Amino acid sequence: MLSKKTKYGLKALTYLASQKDNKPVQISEIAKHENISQKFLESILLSLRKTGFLGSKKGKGGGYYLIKDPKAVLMTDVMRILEGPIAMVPCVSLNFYEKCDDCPDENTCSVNKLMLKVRDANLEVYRNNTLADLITG
Amino acid sequence: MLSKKTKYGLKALTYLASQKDNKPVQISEIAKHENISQKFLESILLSLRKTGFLGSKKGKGGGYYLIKDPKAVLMTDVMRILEGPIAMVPCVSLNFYEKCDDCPDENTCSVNKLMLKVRDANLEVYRNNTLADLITG
DNA sequence: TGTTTACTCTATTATATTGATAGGGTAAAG
DNA sequence: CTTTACCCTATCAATATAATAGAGTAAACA
Repeated sequence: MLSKKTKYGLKALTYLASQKDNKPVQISEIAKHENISQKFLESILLSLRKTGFLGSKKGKGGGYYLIKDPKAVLMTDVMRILEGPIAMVPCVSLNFYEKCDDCPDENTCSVNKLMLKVRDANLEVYRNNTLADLITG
Repeated sequence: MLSKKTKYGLKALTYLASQKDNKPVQISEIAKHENISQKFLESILLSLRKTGFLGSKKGKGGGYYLIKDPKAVLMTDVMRILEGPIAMVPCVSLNFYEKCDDCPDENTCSVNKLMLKVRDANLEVYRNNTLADLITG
């Protein structure tokens, strides 16, 4: 299940990407337009700023704005920040690898075998989609 | 994240599928061999029985056994029983469709757009893998 | 310089789900 | 009729998610 955090984050990014200019947009405007709890959105945008996707400006006329060209924002990166690992089990994760504590041998593990294929399929999608591709119309 | 339930369920199914004959196997044997809490596994196997994947036999010499040929057990079906919907949002789910309460229009929703592609990629994997494909060696 | 605006950060809370455990019940074998 | 092993319900701790509250701080602008 996709978390609300990721859902809201994607919507906010898309909203910013679909602006005509790249002027700062207030949190309140995004929250209202996308039906998101403003306070919750605040923390999401903050984490997107800290990870280099967004810039922010304080004071009057302030808000959040995209740092990069939407075409240069890969879904792999966005998903890893918002949702966490793309893999469904840590033992097939590229960026968050961890051995499963209960599994004696990954090479003979059926779950590992299946989830490796799932990971690759998902990576294929996320690698081939950028923020620009999410904009509709 | 893949739930332990699904993980254990897949391991148990694979264990049964890799038996030489199709004689009943005791829960305790599966649990021990796969490092699974026996009681937890009980409930998982029970749900797999109720959904037509497994048969069971009580009393001495009893246990669980596969109903179908492993080649005929599609991962789509197994995953839906164990893990639930394959889609990450209900609005792109084939078998568990539901409208998102916060989203006014699916056609212009960026999350919908992306998750549709993700769903298709995952379905492709699950449709092309059977229980027989999970057996290693 | 001072007031307003709007982002920043920490803390708290409600809710749901997951994973595990306990214990008694029941059908079947032998 | 006793043993075996599945069947079923209930409970509980731990964790993660989602939302909310409130005080703090930097910048704009008059």
